[in-house]
Amino acid sequence: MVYILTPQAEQSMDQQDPTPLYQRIYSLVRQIPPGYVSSYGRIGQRAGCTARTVGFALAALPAGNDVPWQRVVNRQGRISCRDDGGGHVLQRDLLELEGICFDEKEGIDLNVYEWIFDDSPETP
DNA sequence: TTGTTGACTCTGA
DNA sequence: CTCAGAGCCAACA
Repeated sequence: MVYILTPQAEQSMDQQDPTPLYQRIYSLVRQIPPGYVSSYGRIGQRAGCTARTVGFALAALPAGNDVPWQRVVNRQGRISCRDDGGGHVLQRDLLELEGICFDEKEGIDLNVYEWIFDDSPETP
């Protein structure tokens, strides 16, 4: 089932980085303002991991977290279903409340709503 | 240590 | 546009 990863568990890990990977992912997701969305791959590129890792990190989010996980969608601008059952429906509802319009196919126009982080990795 | 799974992404048909 | 397969990284048994 859902593995709750508490900050304490992350501290127990033996990582050299001051900020755990999950912490960085959560921080990036928090940077997404209301009315905007981001994709797993975009966040993964920022956190230094792949999209699958981002999804795994969000899946480990505990209840009552400060991370707007609903603003994270796949590359196609669509919501992925999880074991939650009606989670994707709730996610769509929350996004609509933030002012995001869905297409008839329940798709989001990333060209309009995708949030772009400040610094870019390709800025030598 | 290996093998399996996952809220993904890309390419081809 | 939709479907299927392969690749990818991280965590768990």
